[in-house]
Amino acid sequence: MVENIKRRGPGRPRKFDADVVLDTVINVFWELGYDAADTETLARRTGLTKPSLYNAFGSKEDLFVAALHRYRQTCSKACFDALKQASTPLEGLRNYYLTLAEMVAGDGHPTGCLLMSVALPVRNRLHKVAAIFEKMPHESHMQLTAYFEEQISLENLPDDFIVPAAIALFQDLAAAMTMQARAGAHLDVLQSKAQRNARLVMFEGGILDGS
Amino acid sequence: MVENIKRRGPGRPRKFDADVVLDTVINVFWELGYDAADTETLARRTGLTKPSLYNAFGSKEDLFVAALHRYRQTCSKACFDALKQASTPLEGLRNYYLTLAEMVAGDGHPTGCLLMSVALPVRNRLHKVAAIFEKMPHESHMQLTAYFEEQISLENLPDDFIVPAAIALFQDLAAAMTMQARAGAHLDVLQSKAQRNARLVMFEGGILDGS
DNA sequence: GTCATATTATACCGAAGGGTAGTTAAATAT
DNA sequence: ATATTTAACTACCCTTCGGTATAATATGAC
Repeated sequence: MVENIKRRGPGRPRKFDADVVLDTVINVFWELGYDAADTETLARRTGLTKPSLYNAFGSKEDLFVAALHRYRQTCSKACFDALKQASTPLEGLRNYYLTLAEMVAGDGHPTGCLLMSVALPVRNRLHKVAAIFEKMPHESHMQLTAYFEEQISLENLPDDFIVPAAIALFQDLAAAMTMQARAGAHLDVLQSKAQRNARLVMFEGGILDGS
Repeated sequence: MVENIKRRGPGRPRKFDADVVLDTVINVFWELGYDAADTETLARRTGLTKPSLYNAFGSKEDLFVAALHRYRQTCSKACFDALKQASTPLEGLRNYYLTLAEMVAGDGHPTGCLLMSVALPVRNRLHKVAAIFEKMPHESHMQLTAYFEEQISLENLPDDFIVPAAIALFQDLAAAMTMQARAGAHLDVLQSKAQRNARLVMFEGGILDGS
């Protein structure tokens, strides 16, 4: 875990902000993949030297794990926030998928999802990455269950809404979007899928019309 | 392209069958990923020496591309055959997804899909791999269009069946299954998704009941 | 100022990995 | 038989890459 607390003890102070560095590191891994993102490129793109990177983060694997954590705190969270900010489930789902579409196929950053397209392929080799994938599905499932159950209690969804089925399809369709973006799908294609996906998740939960 | 024709000209004959070697190569790449599958491991697992591999296939990238082509000719084709052998679209879709489930989460081979989980992550770096991904979606789309239109002409589907929408969802759900398998989903989970996915594709095509 | 501590910069190491030279072996062609 | 062609094996080369030793520099504590 990276120390984000700004210490003010003795010693020469850092010339960089760890989170700013991690944002650049995210982009390098995201663009090149884990193996092709060599430490020299990481150092050059962050503006740091290799020893500075290693002093701050430990190893390439640790640096990658730190980047993954920050990616979840920023990118993944942004999608989930888009879901919760809407006033209805259908609108929320559409907002989620639209935000996801921008995240995986928008301008200003590499395509696809860092977790699905970069971290998952090295999960078998890097134990610390595997550990992230242990906890992640459960956490995601809990959050979504809480969301749907809240919507039921708000009477935005019927009592008999099939939450597990909706969540399963929700995640499947999100995964498909990230992979298609990595395979080269354009933003507008994914944006239209956002509409379709939201409707399908509602259907799978038991809402037969398009409400 | 690998020469499969069994020449009978001068020179010492091969002690191996290129397709048998490729099946092993597929498994090594499938299990370890492109980068972690080093040439020494590939040589050891195939029972060949490195110079033999290089003489037969050219380079690591060429070997990978040859393995991808064979993977499509065998594994991908098996799924598509399962679709076409059924007597109704719903059953065909279910058979496809069940075969896919076995392919990505069954025993006897690594998990996930070689194309989605191994080839796609290196597409940005390996131009010959990128070329495969150029043609693949179009070919797949053509095959599926032909299938659905034949089912319409056989009156197993109504005239107003929305073929493009069904195909899009069909592919999305297949992609999701491959990724979940790579992420560790068990076979039985994917098998139950096969049923659900078949039903959803029919729905998306315009079939409102479960026929 | 001086010491202790932490960061930065240069230059480098050792291992691993893709690929190959050079030689030996096994077939066909004549 | 001999030459020719192609494959196989040993041993090796060279680059790349993750990681680091060493020295210099910048701060806080006293």
